[in-house]
Amino acid sequence: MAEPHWTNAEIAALLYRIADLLEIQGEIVFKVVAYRRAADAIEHLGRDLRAIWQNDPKNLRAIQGVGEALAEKLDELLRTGEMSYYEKISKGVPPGIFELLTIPDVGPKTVARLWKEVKITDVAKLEKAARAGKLRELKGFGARSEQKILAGIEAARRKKSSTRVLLGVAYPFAQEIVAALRAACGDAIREIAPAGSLRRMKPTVGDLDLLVSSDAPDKIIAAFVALPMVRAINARGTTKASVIAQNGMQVDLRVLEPKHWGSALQYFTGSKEHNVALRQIALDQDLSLSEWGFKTQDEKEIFTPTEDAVYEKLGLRWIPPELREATNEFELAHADKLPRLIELKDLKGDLQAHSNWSDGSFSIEQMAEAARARGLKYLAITDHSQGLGIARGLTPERVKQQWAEIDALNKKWKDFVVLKSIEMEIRADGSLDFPDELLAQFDLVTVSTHSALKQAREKITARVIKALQNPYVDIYLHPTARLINQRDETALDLEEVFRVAKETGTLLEIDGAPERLDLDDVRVRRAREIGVQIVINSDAHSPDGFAGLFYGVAMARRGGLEAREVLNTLEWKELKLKLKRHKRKVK
DNA sequence: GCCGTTTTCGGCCCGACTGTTTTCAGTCG
Repeated sequence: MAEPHWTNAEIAALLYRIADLLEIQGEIVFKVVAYRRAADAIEHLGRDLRAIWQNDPKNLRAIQGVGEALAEKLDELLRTGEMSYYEKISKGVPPGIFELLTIPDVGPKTVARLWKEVKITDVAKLEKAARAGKLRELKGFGARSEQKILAGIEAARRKKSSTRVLLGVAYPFAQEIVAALRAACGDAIREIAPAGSLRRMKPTVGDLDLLVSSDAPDKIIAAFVALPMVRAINARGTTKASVIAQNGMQVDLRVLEPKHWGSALQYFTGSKEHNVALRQIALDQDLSLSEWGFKTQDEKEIFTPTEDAVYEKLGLRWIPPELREATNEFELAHADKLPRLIELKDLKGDLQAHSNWSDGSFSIEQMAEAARARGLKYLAITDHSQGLGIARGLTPERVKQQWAEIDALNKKWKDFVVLKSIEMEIRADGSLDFPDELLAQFDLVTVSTHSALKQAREKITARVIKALQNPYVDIYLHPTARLINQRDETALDLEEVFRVAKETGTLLEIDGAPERLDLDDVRVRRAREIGVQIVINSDAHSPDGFAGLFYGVAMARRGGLEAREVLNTLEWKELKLKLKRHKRKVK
């Protein structure tokens, strides 16, 4: 029997757990941080750790944050499926301990004391003790600590049952709040911007962080808590406030003086890891950096009213928020080699959209007009094929009827073209819905999987590869098939798929539908390294759905892509020549 | 435990808040 397959996420989880254990056991913080750093690096590697290791175990050392000791432990894990160090340090540790750490204001020191001094080893026992007023018997604890812990337990429960909000929901909502606050405060607002993970365009957002610079903070705060979209006020101070909006999102507002704007915007945009690294760079130049600005060694303050100035002060180019995840952005900024990230306006066409011929709700003409109104030059109509019965998939007969409609429509515009395409289901055995003779007649063919998504790794990988090897298959859509907050990725071996995609000249998609965002930024990076060609599509099922292009571009930007690296920034005439079906004809 | 255009040893991000304390430890973002 093959050894269990440890995914990067699982390996990272193990390292995080070791870090928690070490912290509870009072190990020096630097060691704890080292484990967390390695865990984070592995989590965001973009390719299987196993594959790297299989190539040569020594390659583990090349991962940022993995040194001799960790490489050895990871090697053991990948060889045997177990890590004896973890077995050793977790021995005798009650499993409920880790959940205690998820309670706000309860950290490792507190957990260790609760466990050793009063044998509290899970949340239920802690709650009981707090309610009974037993915790105040501990040194350093009082009645208020008990209240705080009970509130924390509640908060942790709420958090567990809630999910992060899709970027596609949070982003327009942030725009709405910004507009409302501007309308209410007028000139009192000097600058306003959402910060945090929203500004970095992460696929999901927890809380919304809103930043305002103003000379009249009281006025801003008062207007903020009175906004119509506010359901409840959590906290309200002189320079910050926190509310729960009608849609359930928590919105935190901070108001600051204009002279702090640059450093504060930088700080609150994060990521945490990016900020830690940036502060280290500052220290190397004898500067201390915080949200308030810089301090020299003799405590002299240096203010940075723009974010640009923060980076410039450290000899770096301004780093776009989407790249601030502590991957390689500092190296690039230092060498003045930051990519000129792709922008929405660079896209000339959309290669995945649906009409009422399958599961869309609008006619081809309505979809085309909407795409044209957004400035696009071409749109591929990719209704589902018959294999996806639930989406009213097209039979070959209906495909022909659809083509007649498209031909008629295309007489309408001089500056726009609708492409005949299909989103063809890759069946469970890797066979396709249509014969090659039919596929050859489309302008382009896309494939994807919607069924049998639980197949084992080898099986689903072989299935997809078989489809990619078909000479008429041009694009592989939403490769991992994940639905954020709803459905996990398939077990697909993406590394292998990337390799085959490059070899066969099959394009891979960034599907910009907010619930998909697939490929995501980490995968985009890896695909790019391997040399796979990328397209960004909306997967629109309605005119509003073209917003997906914006979110797809966001993933591409997070993945560091420039316009020239995305094929649908080309005119259709040029793009056509890059499709494998055409290249083959040319040969 | 990691890492090195000042180091193979000695460093490793910063500030605010809280509750319990009389000067600070723990936690968080």
